[in-house]
Amino acid sequence: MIRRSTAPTLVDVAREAGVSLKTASRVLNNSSELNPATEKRVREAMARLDYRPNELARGLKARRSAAIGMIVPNLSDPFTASTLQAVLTVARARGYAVIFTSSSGDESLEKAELDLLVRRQIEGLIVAPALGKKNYFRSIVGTRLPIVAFDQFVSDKSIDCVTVNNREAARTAVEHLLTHGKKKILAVGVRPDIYTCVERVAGYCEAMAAEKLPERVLLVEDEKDLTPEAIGKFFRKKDAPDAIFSLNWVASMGTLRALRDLHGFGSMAFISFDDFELAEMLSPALTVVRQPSAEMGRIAAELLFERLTGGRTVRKNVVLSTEFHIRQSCGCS
Amino acid sequence: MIRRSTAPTLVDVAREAGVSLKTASRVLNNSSELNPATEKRVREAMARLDYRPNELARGLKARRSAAIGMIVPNLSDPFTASTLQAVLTVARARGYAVIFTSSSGDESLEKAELDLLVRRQIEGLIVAPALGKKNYFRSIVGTRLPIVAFDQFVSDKSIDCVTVNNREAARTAVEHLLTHGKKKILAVGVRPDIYTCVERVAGYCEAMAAEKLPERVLLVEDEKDLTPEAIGKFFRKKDAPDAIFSLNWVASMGTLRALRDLHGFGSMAFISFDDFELAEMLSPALTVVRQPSAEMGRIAAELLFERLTGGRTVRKNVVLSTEFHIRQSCGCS
DNA sequence: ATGAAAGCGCTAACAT
DNA sequence: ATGTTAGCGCTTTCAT
Repeated sequence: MIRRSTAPTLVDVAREAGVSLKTASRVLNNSSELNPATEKRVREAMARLDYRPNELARGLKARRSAAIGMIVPNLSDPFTASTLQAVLTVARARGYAVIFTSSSGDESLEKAELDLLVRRQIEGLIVAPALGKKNYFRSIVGTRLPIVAFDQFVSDKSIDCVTVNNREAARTAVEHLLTHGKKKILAVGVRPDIYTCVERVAGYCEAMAAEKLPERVLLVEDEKDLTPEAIGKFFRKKDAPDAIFSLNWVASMGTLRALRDLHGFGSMAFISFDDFELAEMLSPALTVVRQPSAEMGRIAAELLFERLTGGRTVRKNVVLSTEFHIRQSCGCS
Repeated sequence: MIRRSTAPTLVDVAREAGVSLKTASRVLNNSSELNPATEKRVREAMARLDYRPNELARGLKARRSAAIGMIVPNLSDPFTASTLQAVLTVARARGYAVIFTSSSGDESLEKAELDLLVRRQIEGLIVAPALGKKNYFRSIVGTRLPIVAFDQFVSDKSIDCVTVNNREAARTAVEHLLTHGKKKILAVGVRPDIYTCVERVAGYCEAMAAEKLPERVLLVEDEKDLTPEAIGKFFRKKDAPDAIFSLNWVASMGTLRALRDLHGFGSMAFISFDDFELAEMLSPALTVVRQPSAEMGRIAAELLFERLTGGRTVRKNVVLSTEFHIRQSCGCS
């Protein structure tokens, strides 16, 4: 048997099976109008040649890349990893590949990645937007590409959204601190512009305002600005906070690290928006607002495929509920 | 202007610019032999039409998909996320997309994913193999596809490898526990068959054997088998362990959770293979073996591109060093 | 139920 | 420096 330098094509399969190209193609696409005997011959030929269809060629002709794109701002966040895993699972079940990229929260990078994904003929996009300010997706991808945004609500009526009840959950968490008699609650967040941060701050403010308490907010542009100095500044005043509400995982990590350096964790009430492995192992065990991250990923993917299969044209805006996990750091024994 | 139902092609660009298709193609590929004025006209036409090259078509003709595949067994592990991020960064710089999938540590899933990636004409593969037993990659992907394995060494001489000094690092960690006078050290691991687990257990055994101490090993097939009962069994014997060496992040999480339920953490020496956020926040702060995960991802990607650009044909086997981070849980104050 | 021919959007000889 | 022609591997009319 002659070793070909290039992989076998459908033409090779057809020749091997003694049928026409079209018939081989029909087998590949599981066409119904086929003589079972013919089909068997073709399948045997495929197996014999170890034939793999070239998805690029299929996609080119059929205008169907069988790929979706996914863009997230921050991969280190366990929330993101969980979401991605869920998306992969749904996509696999549908026979779709996921072209995955990270924007690092950088708008220009996000735009560049978006452009590349479009060139690669993705059929749909799942995105956790890098910025909350305004939405430029449609100007880059055109009007035809189905898009699902998660984590962040976008106002564009052509984009499905999967978010959680950020504001309400934040308010509930802060109210819980208030019931423990805390009055000087500091909210700590990263990237003040993004949707989730804005919403959670709003929830915090609502709770504080209801008790006519002054707001204390520390919002930094970048994770690395969440230094012990930045946090410590609040504690060197004589009117130091008696509780901290951190607005996401990144903020929690930074704040906890800073508190450790300041020897302040353990002596202060703390609630984290976002749960994570070992939150319960800290002393005291961390009280958290948990987002259903896998659920968000699954639903985002399913919304996308609803559109891809043409089943739906009206926008869906799914808002999931968080769970408030009371452990000890809020002040509960 | 008439709204076309389909996206503009290079033919449209050529017509708009009043040049031939080939000239437009030359502009797209930054060919050198071009009249600057012509090039300008073409670029303007591209901009006017908002033209995006179809990468599927380019790849079909040029036999160059500009995509690599990446398969990992476990996405929730922060080690993996860090590696993926590094790979994405390198790939982006080269203009390559990453088609990412997770095998969930399942060999048959891994095979299926591999097959799909080949059909999508990936030009290279980065993989953290699901199993250590034997290597079947070449039988699925053929001999031509460059492959880099990371985390796990594979013997196939055509596959580059990026690993760490697992055995030595494990031995060093256990020796450190021994210097603290610990003699009844329990090694805890998940998935006994995989390469890293085997190597780390070997390092543990070397250190114990050097002191003529008996080995105590708890290896479970699945993460969920790392229950408080499974761990507790060792502590209900009268000859209970005085230290624990957990063999990776997953094992650390499971073991720490179990110890908390048993009220055993804090009273026992502990070293984790794999560092993670907040390891230093536990009480006592966790002593760990840290893998250079981002570095591993970066190097894996670079090795792959070395082969893709044709620069290298001999196999490289890169073994990176871990860092032993002594905090408190090992027994050091 | 099967086949012949055209062409998806692009690149690559081989012109000129 | 630019154009003509063919064809990547597949699907899709339109025949038969």
